[in-house]
Amino acid sequence: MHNWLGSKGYPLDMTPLQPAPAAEDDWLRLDHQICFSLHAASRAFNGVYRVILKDLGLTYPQYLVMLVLWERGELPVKKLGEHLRLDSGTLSPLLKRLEAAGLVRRERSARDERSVQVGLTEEGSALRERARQVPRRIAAATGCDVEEIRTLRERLDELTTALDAAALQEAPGCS
Amino acid sequence: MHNWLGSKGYPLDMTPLQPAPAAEDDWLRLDHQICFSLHAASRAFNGVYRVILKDLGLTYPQYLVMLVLWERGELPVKKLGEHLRLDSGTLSPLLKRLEAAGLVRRERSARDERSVQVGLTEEGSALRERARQVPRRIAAATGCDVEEIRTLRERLDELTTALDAAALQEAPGCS
DNA sequence: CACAATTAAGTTGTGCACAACTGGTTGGGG
DNA sequence: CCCCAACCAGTTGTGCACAACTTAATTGTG
Repeated sequence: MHNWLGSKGYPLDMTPLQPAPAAEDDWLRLDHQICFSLHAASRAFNGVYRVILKDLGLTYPQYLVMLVLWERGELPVKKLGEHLRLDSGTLSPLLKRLEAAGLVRRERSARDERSVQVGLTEEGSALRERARQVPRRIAAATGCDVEEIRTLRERLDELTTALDAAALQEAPGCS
Repeated sequence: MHNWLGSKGYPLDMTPLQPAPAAEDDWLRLDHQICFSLHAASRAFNGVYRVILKDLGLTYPQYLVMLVLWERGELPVKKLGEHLRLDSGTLSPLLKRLEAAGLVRRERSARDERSVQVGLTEEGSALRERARQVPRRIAAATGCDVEEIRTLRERLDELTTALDAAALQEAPGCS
C-alpha cells in the first residue's frame, strides 16, 4: 500500500487559483469533486478489503460472490449476475478462479443446458466461518457507527437508482 | 448498456429468509449492503460518464486526468498521481494513450531526468470547451441538487480518509 | 414440424487498479 | 571521490469491468 498521506491528512487541495471563476468553471470544479470523491472512496474501500481478505485468499469481487452464495445457496450464473449487477463477461472467469480454488462448484443444469448452476463446495461453505470476522473489521475501519453506515448506504442506493435510470435515458437510440 | 432494471426499480432484494439471524450473521448482511452499495454506485457513475464522455473520446479516468491538467496546467507525473491517488503503474499507460490521442505532451525534465512533465497540447486545451457541458449533464443524471451533492461528497471524503488511515493500521508489519 | 427470435454462458479485446519489479538519476554520507 | 540509499517513471503480471461477439439451447410462431 502506498503512503498517500505522506504530507498531511488529506492530499487533495483543489483550492481555486483564480479569484472568481465563471459559473461553468465552478460547475467543472464541483463535478470534479463528486465524481472524484466517489471514485476515491470506492478504491479506498477496495484497499481495506484487499488487506483484510488476503487471509481468506479472496479478492473483493470474489468476496461479494461468496456473500451471495452463503446467503442464497446454489443459483444460476444469471441470478448471481442480477444480484451483483455483473454480466457473464465478468462472472465467468471469476467463477472459474473460485472453482480452481476449490470454493465453488459449477455444473450445467440438466433441465436447461444453457444455464449453469453455481454452488458452494464443502470448503466454500466452511470459509463462511472464517469470514465472520470481516464485517466488524471493515466497520471499524470506516470509523462510523451502524446508523451512519445505513444512512450513507441509502443515499448511495438512491444515487445508483437515479444514475441507472439516467444511463438508459442517455443511451444512444433514445430520441 | 444492460437493462438491470428489467423487473422493477431496484433489483436488489436481500430480504432475509431466516427468521432471526444471529448477531454476526446480521453484521455479515449489513456489511454486504454497504460495501456492495458503494461498489454499485461507483460503477453506476462510471456507466453514466462512459456514455457522456464518449463524444469527447475520453474514458472516466482519462477525464479525471484532463480535469487536473485543465485546472493545474503542466505538472510532473508524480504530482498528478498525488492529486488522483494513482501510481505510475496506472498513469504511465493512461498518459501514453492520451499522448497517442494528441491531447497531452510528455517530456523528461531537463533539470531532473527522473521526472516527466505532463502538459496539454493545443488540442488538449481546446477540448476543455467541449467538456464544459459534462458537469451539468452528470448533475442532472444524479437527480440531486448542488447542496445534496456537496453533502454526499463530504461524507465520502471523510470515509476515504478514515479508510486510508485504517489501511495503514491494517497493513502487515504493524505490531 | 421447421425456422426465426430469444436466452444463457462463454470468449475476445480494451482499459483501469495495483503489487512487485526494473532501470536510470540524484544526492548524501563515508 | 565513490558508493549506496532514495527517488521517479516505466514494465510486467493478475484481476476486474464492460462492450461486442460467438455458440448452443430453448421457445414461439407459422
